[in-house]
Amino acid sequence: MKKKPQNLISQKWEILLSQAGYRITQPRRAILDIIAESCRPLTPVEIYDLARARSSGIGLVTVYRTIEKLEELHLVDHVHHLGECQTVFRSSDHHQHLLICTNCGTSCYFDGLEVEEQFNQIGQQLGYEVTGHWLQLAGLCEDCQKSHNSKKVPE
Amino acid sequence: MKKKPQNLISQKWEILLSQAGYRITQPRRAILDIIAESCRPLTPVEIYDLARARSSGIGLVTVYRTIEKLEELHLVDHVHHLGECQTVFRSSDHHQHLLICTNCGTSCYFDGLEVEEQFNQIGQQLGYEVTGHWLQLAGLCEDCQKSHNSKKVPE
DNA sequence: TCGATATTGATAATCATTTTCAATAAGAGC
DNA sequence: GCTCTTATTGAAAATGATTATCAATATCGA
Repeated sequence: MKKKPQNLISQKWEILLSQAGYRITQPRRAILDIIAESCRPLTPVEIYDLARARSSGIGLVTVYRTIEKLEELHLVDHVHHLGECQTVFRSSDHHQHLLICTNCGTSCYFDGLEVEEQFNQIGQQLGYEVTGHWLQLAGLCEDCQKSHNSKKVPE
Repeated sequence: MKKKPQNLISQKWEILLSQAGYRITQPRRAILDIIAESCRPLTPVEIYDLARARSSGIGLVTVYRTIEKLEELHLVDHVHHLGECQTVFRSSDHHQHLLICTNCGTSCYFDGLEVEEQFNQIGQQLGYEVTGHWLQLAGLCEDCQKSHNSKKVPE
C-alpha cells in the first residue's frame, strides 16, 4: 500500500470531521480526497466511480452519506450547472462565487464584486428586503478556448 | 361551464404552441393557465394538483409533457431555489433575473444591472472567456416582511 | 363532417436517492 | 497493544421522481 502525499484540503476536512465526532474510515478518506482534489463539480456517481478505482468495495451509499456530512459542515456545496443539480464541489471559506467552464467543468472561485448595494436598491424598488444572492458565471477556461470542441470532460 | 377571462400570458402561449404545430387540448390549457397565472415557481406535482382541482382527470405525465414543450419554446424556465431544482416559472422575454421570496416563493423579474463588464474582467483575470451568467436574488417580499417582523427570532 | 395523427391517462419501466439491517472497523479507555 | 462500544459499512429493499409504452381519444386541417 503506497502512501501518497495527501491533499491539504482533505487533511483539513478529516480534522474537522473528527472534531465533529465522525470517524475517519478508509472509504470516507477516499471520497474526501476525490472531492478535495477535483477541479470541477462531481456527481455522486462520478465520485463513486473514482473512489472505486482507488480502493474497490466502496458503496454508492457511502458516497451519499459522506457528502451529507461534508455538506453539514459546509465543506462542500451543491452546484447547479447545465441541467445538473446534484454536483458537489468544495466550498469557499469566505463568500465567493463560482466561474465554471461550460465545456470541461473546471471551476474557480472569485470575489471582489461590488454589487451588494445595487442588489438592495433593486429589492427596495420591488418591495423586497434582499437577504441573499446567488451568482454564477459560465465561460470557457483557458484550455478549452484553445482546443475548443475537441476536448471531452476529463475524468 | 363558466367562462373565465383568460390570462393574457397563456393566451399568447396557446398561439405560440399552435404555431409550433402543437395542439391545444383541455388538459394542456389548464396547465398553461396555472403556470402563467402563478406568482411563484411550481413543481410538476403542484401544477398537477392545481390542474386536477380545475378539471379532474389530468395526468401527471401530461404536466411533464406540457412543461417540456413550454421549455422548448423558451416560455418557462427551471428555477433552482431552496433545494428545489424542478420548479417551473414563466420566463422573461428579455434577459432578466429573478428575485424570489424565501418565505412564500413569490417572484419578480428585474433588470438594469450593469455588471457585464465586471464579469468579463473577472473572467480575464482567471483565464476564462465569460459567455454567460446566472444571478438570482433572495429576500422577503412585502407581505412576508410584515408577518415575519412580529415573530423575528435570531438563530 | 371526416380522417390522419398528436395527445391522452394508466401502467410499467427506469433512474436517483434513502432506508433497513447485520457485519465490520474506528477509536477511546485501559 | 487489547477490548469494548458503537459509528460506519455495503448489499438489498424501499421510496420518489421522471420517462417510455400503448391503446383509446380528441384535435384540427381538409
